[in-house]
Amino acid sequence: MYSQILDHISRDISLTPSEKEEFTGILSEKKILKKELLILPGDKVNSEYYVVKGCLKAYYRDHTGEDHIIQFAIEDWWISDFEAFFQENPAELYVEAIEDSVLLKLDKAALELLYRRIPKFERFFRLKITNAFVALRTRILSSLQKTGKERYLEFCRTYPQIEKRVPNYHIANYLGLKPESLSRIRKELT
Amino acid sequence: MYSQILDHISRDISLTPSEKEEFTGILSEKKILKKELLILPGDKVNSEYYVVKGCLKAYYRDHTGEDHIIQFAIEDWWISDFEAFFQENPAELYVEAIEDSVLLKLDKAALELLYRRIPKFERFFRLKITNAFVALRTRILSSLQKTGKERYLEFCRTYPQIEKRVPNYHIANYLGLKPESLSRIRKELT
DNA sequence: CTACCAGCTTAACATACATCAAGCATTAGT
DNA sequence: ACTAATGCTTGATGTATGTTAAGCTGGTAG
Repeated sequence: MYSQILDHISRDISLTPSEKEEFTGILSEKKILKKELLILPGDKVNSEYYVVKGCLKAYYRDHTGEDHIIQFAIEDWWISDFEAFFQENPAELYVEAIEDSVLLKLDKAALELLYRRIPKFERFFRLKITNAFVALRTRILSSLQKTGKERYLEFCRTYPQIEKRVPNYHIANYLGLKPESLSRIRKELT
Repeated sequence: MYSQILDHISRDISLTPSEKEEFTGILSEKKILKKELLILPGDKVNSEYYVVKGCLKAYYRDHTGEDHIIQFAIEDWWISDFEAFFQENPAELYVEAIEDSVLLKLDKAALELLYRRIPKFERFFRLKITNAFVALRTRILSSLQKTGKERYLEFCRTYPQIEKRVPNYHIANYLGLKPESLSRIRKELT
């Protein structure tokens, strides 16, 4: 049941059996169906979620009512409204299942306690956020410097599993394009 | 000499006198003149820098030879090629002084040791990177969803000190615009 | 004082992408 | 099997921004 997430963590830090037990002790399973919302704006975000199985998106709805996908998450990824989670603000994002999904919920308060007891975990999550930070930096460069076509090709290279799995209009949205534009771009590429 | 950075850190974690001493013991002062480079691509990045006084930019030069500013830094900010610093890759960015500047250099190896001895510092830097992460997320949303005018206004609101201090063509570059376009935008606003 | 140069502006034209509107598959529900 | 919904494509037109080229201003070096 927990072997997947323990493997995932063991890629960055090594844990004794009792530390593993202590960690899995603060997790709880959460199932969510396609189109259901895990988080919506205004929520207090006490948890982040590890994806055991499935696919989700986190998106922001702007004042004109348009949605902007910030992040996808598939197996082995973490998802939440991290801004709200870290800074303890009300959520600004929706997090929604694109497929029926199985998640492990990790509670902030329990995580803070875990940091005190086993500082290695602070390290693990610092590494995770650091990687996320680097990925965001890359994405900013792309969005400022590259054309839609270049961004699409980069996306296909970086996240081939996601490109195969989610509808094109989601990818277009993530890339900051309209579906019609992505369609034309894809046409040029064939 | 170190009171500025100690105040800065004390906003997030509280330190005993001996912890302060231990921290300042691993810092070293670095002065850099306008137009000098602190980091350039290919460098091994062993340090991050706290800005005591001055103004710098971190930028990426793409394959076409165009520069893209990732980050400005003024007093009380941290700057480096964080991707290179965290992941121990060769630098991909230039970091250059826009004004004569005084920095405090913090060495990665010493910082790792400090983390072991005083885990509070791991907390401090996790908080810093988290804030940076949130700022990047906001910037991505802006770059994907907003017009140049909106991004410029947002920049002026968020970083008024920087807007006053650096040439417009730097700001245009940061916003992903050409100086001519920013000029048009500014004209419309008057 | 003069000449230069950095920083900013302006104008004419080009281009990538958005918008609007429609149509066409494929899949899923009844 | 029929219908509706979903996802994708296409065409005509509009708009924001890029490109190119030039000129203006204020400060600074000689």
